[in-house]
Amino acid sequence: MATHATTSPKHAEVRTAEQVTELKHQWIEYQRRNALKTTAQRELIVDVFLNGGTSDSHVSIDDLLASVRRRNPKVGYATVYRTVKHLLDAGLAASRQFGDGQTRYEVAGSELRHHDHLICQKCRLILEFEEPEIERLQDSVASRLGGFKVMQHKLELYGLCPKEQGVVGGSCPSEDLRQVESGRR
Amino acid sequence: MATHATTSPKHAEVRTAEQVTELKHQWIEYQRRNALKTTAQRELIVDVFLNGGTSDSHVSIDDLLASVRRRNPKVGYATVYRTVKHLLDAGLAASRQFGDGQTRYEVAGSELRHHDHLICQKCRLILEFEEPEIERLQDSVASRLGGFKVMQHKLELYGLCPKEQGVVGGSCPSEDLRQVESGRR
DNA sequence: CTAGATGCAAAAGTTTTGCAAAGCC
DNA sequence: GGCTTTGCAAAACTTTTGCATCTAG
Repeated sequence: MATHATTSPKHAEVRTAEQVTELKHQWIEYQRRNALKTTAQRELIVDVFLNGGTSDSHVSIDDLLASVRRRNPKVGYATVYRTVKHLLDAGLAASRQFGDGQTRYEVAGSELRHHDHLICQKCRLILEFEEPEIERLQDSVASRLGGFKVMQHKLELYGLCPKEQGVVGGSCPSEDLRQVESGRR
Repeated sequence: MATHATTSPKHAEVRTAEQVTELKHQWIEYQRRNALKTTAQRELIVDVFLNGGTSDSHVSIDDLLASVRRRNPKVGYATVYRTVKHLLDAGLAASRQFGDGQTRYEVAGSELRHHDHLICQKCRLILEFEEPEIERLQDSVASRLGGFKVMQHKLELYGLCPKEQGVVGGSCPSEDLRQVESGRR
Protein backbone atom coordinates (compact mmCIF):
# COMPACT_ATOMS: atom_id res chain seq x y z
CA MET A 1 0.00 0.00 0.00
CA ALA A 2 3.01 2.23 0.08
CA THR A 3 2.00 4.59 -2.63
CA HIS A 4 5.11 6.51 -3.20
CA ALA A 5 4.92 9.32 -5.62
CA THR A 6 8.23 10.75 -6.62
CA THR A 7 9.54 13.71 -8.42
CA SER A 8 12.88 13.01 -9.88
CA PRO A 9 15.40 15.22 -8.15
CA LYS A 10 17.48 15.77 -11.25
CA HIS A 11 16.71 18.27 -13.90
CA ALA A 12 14.80 17.81 -17.10
CA GLU A 13 15.62 14.70 -19.07
CA VAL A 14 16.66 11.90 -16.82
CA ARG A 15 17.45 9.01 -19.03
CA THR A 16 20.39 6.73 -18.68
CA ALA A 17 22.65 6.01 -21.60
CA GLU A 18 21.36 2.44 -21.62
CA GLN A 19 17.80 3.59 -21.88
CA VAL A 20 18.59 5.84 -24.78
CA THR A 21 20.34 2.96 -26.50
CA GLU A 22 17.30 0.81 -26.02
CA LEU A 23 15.04 3.54 -27.36
CA LYS A 24 17.21 3.82 -30.42
CA HIS A 25 16.94 0.10 -30.95
CA GLN A 26 13.20 0.47 -30.89
CA TRP A 27 13.47 3.23 -33.44
CA ILE A 28 15.65 1.15 -35.73
CA GLU A 29 13.19 -1.69 -35.55
CA TYR A 30 10.37 0.63 -36.38
CA GLN A 31 12.32 1.96 -39.31
CA ARG A 32 12.89 -1.53 -40.57
CA ARG A 33 9.29 -2.63 -40.13
CA ASN A 34 8.08 0.35 -42.07
CA ALA A 35 10.86 0.45 -44.60
CA LEU A 36 11.76 4.03 -43.76
CA LYS A 37 14.82 5.43 -45.37
CA THR A 38 17.60 6.74 -43.19
CA THR A 39 18.03 10.43 -43.75
CA ALA A 40 20.23 12.86 -41.95
CA GLN A 41 17.36 15.13 -40.96
CA ARG A 42 15.17 12.44 -39.54
CA GLU A 43 18.01 10.83 -37.63
CA LEU A 44 18.92 14.19 -36.20
CA ILE A 45 15.39 14.90 -35.07
CA VAL A 46 15.03 11.50 -33.46
CA ASP A 47 18.38 11.87 -31.81
CA VAL A 48 17.66 15.28 -30.41
CA PHE A 49 14.29 14.15 -29.20
CA LEU A 50 15.44 10.98 -27.49
CA ASN A 51 18.47 12.58 -25.93
CA GLY A 52 16.42 15.47 -24.74
CA GLY A 53 18.61 17.98 -26.48
CA THR A 54 16.27 20.48 -24.98
CA SER A 55 16.43 21.25 -21.30
CA ASP A 56 12.70 20.83 -21.43
CA SER A 57 11.17 17.42 -20.95
CA HIS A 58 7.88 18.33 -22.55
CA VAL A 59 8.82 19.79 -25.87
CA SER A 60 6.59 21.53 -28.33
CA ILE A 61 7.25 21.27 -32.02
CA ASP A 62 8.83 24.68 -31.85
CA ASP A 63 11.14 23.69 -29.03
CA LEU A 64 12.18 20.63 -30.90
CA LEU A 65 12.71 22.42 -34.16
CA ALA A 66 14.78 25.06 -32.44
CA SER A 67 17.06 22.44 -30.93
CA VAL A 68 17.33 20.64 -34.21
CA ARG A 69 18.17 23.79 -36.08
CA ARG A 70 21.03 24.51 -33.75
CA ARG A 71 22.64 21.51 -35.35
CA ASN A 72 21.21 21.85 -38.83
CA PRO A 73 19.52 25.13 -39.62
CA LYS A 74 17.91 23.95 -42.80
CA VAL A 75 15.45 21.49 -41.31
CA GLY A 76 11.85 22.53 -41.90
CA TYR A 77 8.72 22.40 -39.80
CA ALA A 78 7.04 19.81 -41.92
CA THR A 79 9.83 17.35 -41.43
CA VAL A 80 9.63 17.70 -37.68
CA TYR A 81 5.90 17.21 -37.71
CA ARG A 82 6.21 14.19 -39.94
CA THR A 83 8.97 12.69 -37.85
CA VAL A 84 7.17 13.22 -34.59
CA LYS A 85 4.20 11.43 -36.10
CA HIS A 86 6.47 8.48 -36.72
CA LEU A 87 7.75 8.62 -33.18
CA LEU A 88 4.22 8.58 -31.86
CA ASP A 89 3.40 5.69 -34.10
CA ALA A 90 6.46 3.86 -32.90
CA GLY A 91 5.42 4.41 -29.32
CA LEU A 92 8.55 6.39 -28.62
CA ALA A 93 6.78 9.66 -28.10
CA ALA A 94 3.60 10.54 -26.29
CA SER A 95 1.65 13.72 -26.80
CA ARG A 96 0.12 15.83 -24.09
CA GLN A 97 -1.99 18.92 -24.00
CA PHE A 98 -1.86 20.80 -20.78
CA GLY A 99 -4.20 23.49 -21.86
CA ASP A 100 -1.76 26.16 -22.86
CA GLY A 101 -2.61 25.77 -26.50
CA GLN A 102 0.43 23.80 -27.51
CA THR A 103 0.81 20.12 -28.03
CA ARG A 104 3.80 18.85 -26.15
CA TYR A 105 5.69 15.65 -26.65
CA GLU A 106 7.67 13.57 -24.26
CA VAL A 107 9.79 10.49 -24.63
CA ALA A 108 7.92 7.27 -24.04
CA GLY A 109 9.08 3.74 -24.33
CA SER A 110 8.41 0.33 -22.95
CA GLU A 111 11.32 0.45 -20.55
CA LEU A 112 10.61 3.91 -19.23
CA ARG A 113 8.36 4.13 -16.28
CA HIS A 114 4.98 5.67 -16.80
CA HIS A 115 4.35 8.88 -14.98
CA ASP A 116 1.69 11.50 -14.66
CA HIS A 117 1.67 15.25 -14.35
CA LEU A 118 0.94 17.98 -11.90
CA ILE A 119 0.55 21.42 -13.37
CA CYS A 120 0.60 24.72 -11.55
CA GLN A 121 -2.25 26.75 -12.92
CA LYS A 122 -0.49 30.01 -12.26
CA CYS A 123 3.13 29.58 -13.21
CA ARG A 124 2.65 26.66 -15.57
CA LEU A 125 5.26 24.61 -13.83
CA ILE A 126 4.96 20.99 -14.85
CA LEU A 127 5.94 18.31 -12.38
CA GLU A 128 6.06 14.61 -12.99
CA PHE A 129 5.17 11.96 -10.50
CA GLU A 130 4.63 8.27 -10.33
CA GLU A 131 1.69 6.69 -8.65
CA PRO A 132 1.60 2.90 -8.88
CA GLU A 133 -1.81 2.77 -7.28
CA ILE A 134 -3.44 4.32 -10.27
CA GLU A 135 -2.90 1.33 -12.50
CA ARG A 136 -4.97 -0.75 -10.12
CA LEU A 137 -7.67 1.83 -10.19
CA GLN A 138 -7.61 1.96 -13.94
CA ASP A 139 -8.19 -1.76 -14.19
CA SER A 140 -10.97 -1.70 -11.67
CA VAL A 141 -12.78 0.93 -13.66
CA ALA A 142 -12.24 -0.87 -16.92
CA SER A 143 -13.67 -4.11 -15.67
CA ARG A 144 -16.80 -2.32 -14.60
CA LEU A 145 -17.32 -0.87 -18.02
CA GLY A 146 -18.00 -4.15 -19.66
CA GLY A 147 -15.06 -5.36 -21.62
CA PHE A 148 -13.33 -2.15 -22.30
CA LYS A 149 -9.66 -2.81 -22.76
CA VAL A 150 -7.66 0.03 -21.29
CA MET A 151 -4.36 0.62 -23.03
CA GLN A 152 -3.12 3.74 -21.32
CA HIS A 153 -4.16 6.58 -19.13
CA LYS A 154 -3.41 10.19 -18.61
CA LEU A 155 -3.79 11.72 -15.21
CA GLU A 156 -3.25 15.38 -14.68
CA LEU A 157 -3.54 17.23 -11.43
CA TYR A 158 -4.00 20.97 -11.62
CA GLY A 159 -3.37 23.25 -8.74
CA LEU A 160 -1.03 25.75 -7.20
CA CYS A 161 2.58 25.26 -6.31
CA PRO A 162 3.71 26.65 -2.94
CA LYS A 163 5.27 29.68 -4.54
CA GLU A 164 2.03 30.70 -6.15
CA GLN A 165 0.00 30.12 -3.03
CA GLY A 166 1.69 33.10 -1.49
CA VAL A 167 3.50 30.91 0.99
CA VAL A 168 6.40 33.08 2.00
CA GLY A 169 8.92 30.45 2.87
CA GLY A 170 7.37 27.87 0.62
CA SER A 171 9.82 25.46 -0.89
CA CYS A 172 8.79 24.83 -4.44
CA PRO A 173 9.62 21.18 -5.05
CA SER A 174 11.73 22.05 -8.02
CA GLU A 175 12.79 25.61 -7.89
CA ASP A 176 14.10 25.68 -11.41
CA LEU A 177 12.14 23.16 -13.32
CA ARG A 178 9.80 25.78 -14.62
CA GLN A 179 8.69 24.50 -17.98
CA VAL A 180 6.85 27.28 -19.63
CA GLU A 181 8.40 30.58 -18.89
CA SER A 182 5.47 32.79 -19.56
CA GLY A 183 3.33 31.13 -22.15
CA ARG A 184 3.63 32.06 -25.78
CA ARG A 185 0.25 32.60 -27.11
CA MET B 1 -13.75 0.87 -0.26
CA ALA B 2 -16.59 0.21 -2.57
CA THR B 3 -15.24 1.92 -5.61
CA HIS B 4 -18.15 1.98 -7.87
CA ALA B 5 -17.59 3.38 -11.26
CA THR B 6 -20.72 4.03 -13.19
CA THR B 7 -21.70 4.91 -16.67
CA SER B 8 -24.96 6.64 -16.73
CA PRO B 9 -27.47 4.46 -18.50
CA LYS B 10 -29.27 7.30 -20.13
CA HIS B 11 -28.20 9.07 -23.22
CA ALA B 12 -26.17 12.20 -23.62
CA GLU B 13 -27.12 15.01 -21.30
CA VAL B 14 -28.39 13.73 -18.04
CA ARG B 15 -29.26 16.71 -15.98
CA THR B 16 -32.37 17.14 -14.00
CA ALA B 17 -34.49 20.21 -14.32
CA GLU B 18 -33.49 21.20 -10.80
CA GLN B 19 -29.85 20.98 -11.66
CA VAL B 20 -30.28 23.15 -14.69
CA THR B 21 -32.12 25.67 -12.56
CA GLU B 22 -29.29 25.70 -10.10
CA LEU B 23 -26.78 26.12 -12.88
CA LYS B 24 -28.69 29.07 -14.18
CA HIS B 25 -28.67 30.59 -10.74
CA GLN B 26 -24.93 30.29 -10.74
CA TRP B 27 -24.83 31.98 -14.12
CA ILE B 28 -26.98 34.82 -12.96
CA GLU B 29 -24.76 35.34 -9.95
CA TYR B 30 -21.74 35.38 -12.16
CA GLN B 31 -23.40 37.89 -14.40
CA ARG B 32 -24.12 40.09 -11.44
CA ARG B 33 -20.66 39.83 -9.95
CA ASN B 34 -19.09 40.81 -13.23
CA ALA B 35 -21.68 43.32 -14.28
CA LEU B 36 -22.39 41.56 -17.54
CA LYS B 37 -25.20 42.84 -19.63
CA THR B 38 -28.03 40.54 -20.53
CA THR B 39 -28.11 40.07 -24.24
CA ALA B 40 -30.24 37.76 -26.30
CA GLN B 41 -27.28 36.05 -27.92
CA ARG B 42 -25.41 35.33 -24.75
CA GLU B 43 -28.49 34.09 -22.97
CA LEU B 44 -29.23 31.81 -25.87
CA ILE B 45 -25.74 30.36 -25.91
CA VAL B 46 -25.75 29.77 -22.19
CA ASP B 47 -29.16 28.23 -22.40
CA VAL B 48 -28.28 25.90 -25.23
CA PHE B 49 -25.11 24.88 -23.48
CA LEU B 50 -26.61 24.21 -20.09
CA ASN B 51 -29.59 22.39 -21.46
CA GLY B 52 -27.42 20.33 -23.71
CA GLY B 53 -29.26 21.38 -26.79
CA THR B 54 -26.86 19.10 -28.54
CA SER B 55 -27.20 15.38 -28.18
CA ASP B 56 -23.51 15.46 -27.51
CA SER B 57 -22.31 15.98 -23.99
CA HIS B 58 -18.85 17.08 -25.03
CA VAL B 59 -19.46 19.87 -27.45
CA SER B 60 -16.94 21.64 -29.60
CA ILE B 61 -17.37 25.30 -30.43
CA ASP B 62 -18.68 24.25 -33.80
CA ASP B 63 -21.25 21.93 -32.29
CA LEU B 64 -22.40 24.63 -29.96
CA LEU B 65 -22.55 27.29 -32.62
CA ALA B 66 -24.53 24.98 -34.88
CA SER B 67 -27.10 24.37 -32.15
CA VAL B 68 -27.29 28.02 -31.35
CA ARG B 69 -27.74 28.98 -34.97
CA ARG B 70 -30.69 26.68 -35.28
CA ARG B 71 -32.42 29.11 -32.98
CA ASN B 72 -30.73 32.29 -34.13
CA PRO B 73 -28.75 32.06 -37.35
CA LYS B 74 -27.01 35.38 -36.93
CA VAL B 75 -24.87 34.54 -33.94
CA GLY B 76 -21.17 34.66 -34.75
CA TYR B 77 -18.22 32.54 -33.77
CA ALA B 78 -16.60 35.25 -31.72
CA THR B 79 -19.60 35.57 -29.48
CA VAL B 80 -19.62 31.87 -28.79
CA TYR B 81 -15.95 31.87 -27.97
CA ARG B 82 -16.35 34.85 -25.73
CA THR B 83 -19.35 33.38 -23.98
CA VAL B 84 -17.70 30.02 -23.43
CA LYS B 85 -14.81 31.85 -21.86
CA HIS B 86 -17.24 33.36 -19.42
CA LEU B 87 -18.74 29.98 -18.70
CA LEU B 88 -15.32 28.57 -17.99
CA ASP B 89 -14.57 31.50 -15.77
CA ALA B 90 -17.83 31.00 -13.96
CA GLY B 91 -16.98 27.36 -13.40
CA LEU B 92 -20.01 26.27 -15.39
CA ALA B 93 -18.03 24.77 -18.23
CA ALA B 94 -14.90 22.66 -18.28
CA SER B 95 -12.70 22.18 -21.29
CA ARG B 96 -11.21 18.91 -22.41
CA GLN B 97 -8.91 17.85 -25.18
CA PHE B 98 -9.14 14.23 -26.10
CA GLY B 99 -6.54 14.38 -28.78
CA ASP B 100 -8.75 14.68 -31.81
CA GLY B 101 -7.68 18.24 -32.39
CA GLN B 102 -10.77 19.90 -31.03
CA THR B 103 -11.33 21.48 -27.70
CA ARG B 104 -14.52 20.18 -26.19
CA TYR B 105 -16.59 21.67 -23.42
CA GLU B 106 -18.87 20.05 -20.95
CA VAL B 107 -21.17 21.36 -18.32
CA ALA B 108 -19.61 21.61 -14.90
CA GLY B 109 -21.00 22.96 -11.70
CA SER B 110 -20.65 22.59 -8.00
CA GLU B 111 -23.67 20.37 -7.69
CA LEU B 112 -22.78 18.09 -10.57
CA ARG B 113 -20.63 15.17 -9.71
CA HIS B 114 -17.13 15.12 -11.04
CA HIS B 115 -16.42 12.42 -13.52
CA ASP B 116 -13.62 11.21 -15.74
CA HIS B 117 -13.42 9.84 -19.22
CA LEU B 118 -12.71 6.66 -21.08
CA ILE B 119 -12.02 7.06 -24.76
CA CYS B 120 -12.01 4.36 -27.40
CA GLN B 121 -8.96 4.96 -29.52
CA LYS B 122 -10.57 3.48 -32.57
CA CYS B 123 -14.12 4.66 -32.71
CA ARG B 124 -13.63 7.74 -30.53
CA LEU B 125 -16.50 6.80 -28.29
CA ILE B 126 -16.33 8.81 -25.11
CA LEU B 127 -17.63 7.29 -21.92
CA GLU B 128 -17.91 8.93 -18.56
CA PHE B 129 -17.35 7.28 -15.24
CA GLU B 130 -17.03 8.17 -11.61
CA GLU B 131 -14.31 6.89 -9.42
CA PRO B 132 -14.39 8.23 -5.86
CA GLU B 133 -11.13 6.57 -4.98
CA ILE B 134 -9.19 8.87 -7.22
CA GLU B 135 -9.74 11.91 -5.03
CA ARG B 136 -7.97 10.15 -2.22
CA LEU B 137 -5.13 9.30 -4.51
CA GLN B 138 -4.91 12.84 -5.71
CA ASP B 139 -4.50 14.12 -2.19
CA SER B 140 -1.90 11.56 -1.33
CA VAL B 141 0.18 12.58 -4.30
CA ALA B 142 -0.21 16.25 -3.55
CA SER B 143 0.95 15.93 0.01
CA ARG B 144 4.10 14.19 -1.16
CA LEU B 145 4.94 17.01 -3.49
CA GLY B 146 5.57 19.49 -0.78
CA GLY B 147 2.73 21.84 -0.39
CA PHE B 148 1.21 21.67 -3.79
CA LYS B 149 -2.45 22.53 -3.54
CA VAL B 150 -4.41 20.40 -5.97
CA MET B 151 -7.53 22.07 -7.25
CA GLN B 152 -8.76 19.60 -9.83
CA HIS B 153 -7.74 16.62 -11.84
CA LYS B 154 -8.33 15.12 -15.23
CA LEU B 155 -8.13 11.40 -15.67
CA GLU B 156 -8.50 9.88 -19.08
CA LEU B 157 -8.34 6.21 -19.89
CA TYR B 158 -7.64 5.31 -23.48
CA GLY B 159 -8.34 1.90 -24.90
CA LEU B 160 -10.62 -0.19 -27.01
CA CYS B 161 -14.31 -0.71 -26.56
CA PRO B 162 -15.58 -4.27 -27.02
CA LYS B 163 -16.82 -3.54 -30.47
CA GLU B 164 -13.42 -2.48 -31.67
CA GLN B 165 -11.66 -5.38 -30.06
CA GLY B 166 -13.25 -7.66 -32.57
CA VAL B 167 -15.30 -9.34 -29.88
CA VAL B 168 -18.11 -10.85 -31.87
CA GLY B 169 -20.83 -10.76 -29.30
CA GLY B 170 -19.30 -7.90 -27.40
CA SER B 171 -21.78 -5.63 -25.74
CA CYS B 172 -20.56 -2.11 -26.12
CA PRO B 173 -21.60 -0.40 -22.88
CA SER B 174 -23.43 2.23 -24.77
CA GLU B 175 -24.25 1.16 -28.24
CA ASP B 176 -25.28 4.55 -29.43
CA LEU B 177 -23.36 7.01 -27.39
CA ARG B 178 -20.77 7.42 -30.07
CA GLN B 179 -19.54 10.95 -29.72
CA VAL B 180 -17.41 11.68 -32.68
CA GLU B 181 -18.79 10.14 -35.77
CA SER B 182 -15.70 10.12 -37.89
CA GLY B 183 -13.59 13.06 -36.94
CA ARG B 184 -13.84 16.23 -38.87
CA ARG B 185 -10.42 17.39 -39.66
C1' DC C 1 -25.76 58.65 -22.93
C1' DT C 2 -22.15 55.37 -22.21
C1' DA C 3 -19.80 51.26 -21.35
C1' DG C 4 -20.17 46.85 -22.78
C1' DA C 5 -21.56 43.38 -26.51
C1' DT C 6 -21.90 41.87 -31.24
C1' DG C 7 -20.50 40.54 -35.99
C1' DC C 8 -17.55 40.67 -39.41
C1' DA C 9 -13.29 40.26 -41.22
C1' DA C 10 -8.59 40.14 -40.54
C1' DA C 11 -4.87 38.31 -37.86
C1' DA C 12 -2.40 34.97 -35.33
C1' DG C 13 -1.08 30.33 -34.20
C1' DT C 14 -0.76 25.46 -35.16
C1' DT C 15 -0.81 21.50 -38.17
C1' DT C 16 -1.34 19.50 -42.79
C1' DT C 17 -0.63 19.15 -47.71
C1' DG C 18 0.91 19.78 -52.63
C1' DC C 19 4.74 19.73 -55.29
C1' DA C 20 9.23 20.20 -57.37
C1' DA C 21 13.76 19.08 -56.19
C1' DA C 22 16.94 16.11 -53.81
C1' DG C 23 18.41 11.81 -51.68
C1' DC C 24 18.42 6.91 -50.38
C1' DC C 25 18.75 2.11 -51.77
C1' DG D 1 15.94 4.64 -61.65
C1' DG D 2 12.23 4.49 -58.74
C1' DC D 3 10.17 5.60 -54.72
C1' DT D 4 10.76 8.17 -50.41
C1' DT D 5 11.83 12.34 -48.13
C1' DT D 6 12.58 17.18 -47.82
C1' DG D 7 11.61 22.20 -47.77
C1' DC D 8 8.94 25.67 -49.03
C1' DA D 9 4.82 27.80 -49.52
C1' DA D 10 0.08 27.52 -49.48
C1' DA D 11 -3.90 25.67 -47.37
C1' DA D 12 -6.75 24.25 -43.58
C1' DC D 13 -8.18 24.91 -39.02
C1' DT D 14 -8.94 26.85 -34.56
C1' DT D 15 -8.92 30.83 -31.65
C1' DT D 16 -8.18 35.78 -30.89
C1' DT D 17 -8.52 40.66 -31.94
C1' DG D 18 -9.69 45.26 -33.99
C1' DC D 19 -13.22 48.02 -35.06
C1' DA D 20 -17.47 50.07 -36.46
C1' DT D 21 -22.05 49.44 -34.99
C1' DC D 22 -25.55 48.35 -31.87
C1' DT D 23 -27.80 47.98 -27.36
C1' DA D 24 -28.76 47.20 -22.40
C1' DG D 25 -28.89 49.77 -18.37
